[in-house]
Amino acid sequence: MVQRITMADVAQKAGVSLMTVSRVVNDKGEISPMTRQRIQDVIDELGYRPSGIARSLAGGQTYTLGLIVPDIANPYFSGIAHGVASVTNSENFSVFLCDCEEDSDLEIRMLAVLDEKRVDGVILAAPRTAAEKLLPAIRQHDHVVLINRLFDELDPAMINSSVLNDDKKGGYLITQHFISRGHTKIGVLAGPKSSYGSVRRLEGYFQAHVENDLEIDPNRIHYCEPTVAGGQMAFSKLITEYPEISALFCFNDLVAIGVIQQCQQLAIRIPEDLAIFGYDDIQIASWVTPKLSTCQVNLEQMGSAATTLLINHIRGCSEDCQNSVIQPKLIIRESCP
Amino acid sequence: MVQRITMADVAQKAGVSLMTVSRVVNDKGEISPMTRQRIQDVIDELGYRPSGIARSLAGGQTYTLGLIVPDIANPYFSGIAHGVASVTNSENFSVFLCDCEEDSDLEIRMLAVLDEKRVDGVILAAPRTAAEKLLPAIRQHDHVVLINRLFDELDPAMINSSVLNDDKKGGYLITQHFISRGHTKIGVLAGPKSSYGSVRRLEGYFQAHVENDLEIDPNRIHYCEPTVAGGQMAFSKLITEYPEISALFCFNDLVAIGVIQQCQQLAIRIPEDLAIFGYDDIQIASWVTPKLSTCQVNLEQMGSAATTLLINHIRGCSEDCQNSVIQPKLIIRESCP
DNA sequence: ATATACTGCGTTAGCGCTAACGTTAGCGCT
DNA sequence: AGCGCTAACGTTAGCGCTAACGCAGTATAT
Repeated sequence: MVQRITMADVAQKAGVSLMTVSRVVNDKGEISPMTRQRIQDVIDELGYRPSGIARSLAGGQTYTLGLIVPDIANPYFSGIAHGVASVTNSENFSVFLCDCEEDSDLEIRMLAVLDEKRVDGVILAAPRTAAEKLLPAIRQHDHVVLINRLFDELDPAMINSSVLNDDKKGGYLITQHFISRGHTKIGVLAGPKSSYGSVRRLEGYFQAHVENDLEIDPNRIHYCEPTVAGGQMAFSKLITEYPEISALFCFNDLVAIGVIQQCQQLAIRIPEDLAIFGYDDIQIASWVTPKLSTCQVNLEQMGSAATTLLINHIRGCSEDCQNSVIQPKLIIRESCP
Repeated sequence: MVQRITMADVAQKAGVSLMTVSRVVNDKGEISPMTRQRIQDVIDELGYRPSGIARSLAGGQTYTLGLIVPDIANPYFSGIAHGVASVTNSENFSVFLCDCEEDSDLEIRMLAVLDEKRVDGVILAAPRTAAEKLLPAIRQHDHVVLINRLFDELDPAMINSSVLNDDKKGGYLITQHFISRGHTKIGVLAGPKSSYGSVRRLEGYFQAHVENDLEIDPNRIHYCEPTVAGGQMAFSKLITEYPEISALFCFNDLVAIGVIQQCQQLAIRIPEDLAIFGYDDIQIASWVTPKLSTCQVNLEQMGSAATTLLINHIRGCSEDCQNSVIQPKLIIRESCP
């Protein structure tokens, strides 16, 4: 800009007071149609655009949310981000994207940055940080919605809501499906140990074992990075130590894809030698060969649900501020028919 | 927050003036070590966090960028976004994510919103909007870097830089590779007609034909949505009308994956019946079967290069403000060895 | 005719911070 | 003593906007 047009410029040129211009800009309060038109003309002529910064300072609201994700290049989180955007676009909110590059310290720093930016609320997707470090940082904010992590149990007084996939049920359904197909030795690549989703899915895995009187061998459970490379590495180790497993429950689709890659190299047939389940149903799951059986997690829906919840929080509609649990659904494809 | 701590609160409690606190916070100007320590103690005790909003209003800089993408769920753009974040994280800039949901009008509106937010600069990734609508909207901003679109030819006076993949060369290399493998009837699924990259890749395609004295049949070129579904649909049409093609150049990897899906249904063998090339080398390209031959576009690098360029612009280092052309590189995999 | 209500607009006082300049004490120097 | 100089602060005036109240003028009720 050569020189920013201010509201005062518009007011002077239109021969009215500042506040009258403000009323036109915000469509608020009583103005005669004639005055409004005259001011609108001046605004258009001068190309005036109000300063969101000044507005935020004076009004105490920024109409801005923060979205914190471990890695935006991960299709899981870009799917969520897309869902967030669909709501913010129609509700006229803006979004700060904070990509923590899988660095837990960055999560904490991002919460501080967003506080400085005075965002109205924060969506925290699958934070990796331990509760005792995360909670104080969260408390700096008025409104926080968590995706795939729940803190109610730790601090019932918190007003934060969560959007969760029912991971326990997902883990249960997958394990039951394996068992119904005759599998009894079911390995697990369980993702990061600090992942809340991982813990919950294992709970479902255990429950299915107990209900079917199957023995649980903790050695069949390996933790890994939630990536293709992580899946490859962990699988190599697991299959060497426990070649007797006939089915494998993977933390997410990326891990499962890593396993598929590795199986191709090791000439392990899927699903004949090894049945595989992923988790999340990211788009890629239906593009790989064999097509991946998985547990559907509607990412966009999670993103949009979280955003709707958060904006309701901000607007003070506490009735609509429940935790939102999204039901998982098995998607049966070729890797485990 | 119950009640925000302001700089004045800190100043009062420490028994100094406002500006002295400001000097400590910004580490600027002369302060005695003793006073600094005393103020710092009060800041820590009160948990004071400066208001970025007020700072921006007074200082005229927001340390914030806007990133406009057609669709963040598209791995192409989430890859770029990740590259952007790697730079902004270390340079202490924040990023507004604007997902236009493939809607060209939203691109224009986002530019206006970012102007209201008074961002210091904008990264505009592969905008779909026509030049005559886009240029006026861009001009509202001081600093804009384009990814995969060039406006120099339209308006040489513009100070904006661009980060581009050398699409013409990419199209040329792929076509040459096809020709060297004996293909003469090479189909194209060219992506959206409004895409700058599409135009440039076709130029390379034509050049290779001319250099090899091959006839160009414009009917072999079909346009399509840059998605898996778009690839599926367009391929069905193309292969019906021109079953004689033995090689297919796809606008991007997603389109190519759509083609692979369709080939599986139609029992067309890859690469025996049809050799396929994608473009972009998104991660998925190496996970599908057959593994996809493609043209590498380092997305992260494009994102980080654009961001570095933009921040240099903002800081006024015009020497480093050249257009940046990233060289494409063929990745030969199974779909066209 | 007077009280009451509204419409339509102006005035004032900030929001929390910084740029720019002003002030003071203490020092060395002639 | 009187001068200039500097380190270490303080003061003032905004940045561009909105909330809250104020105050005419016209319309309606009693």
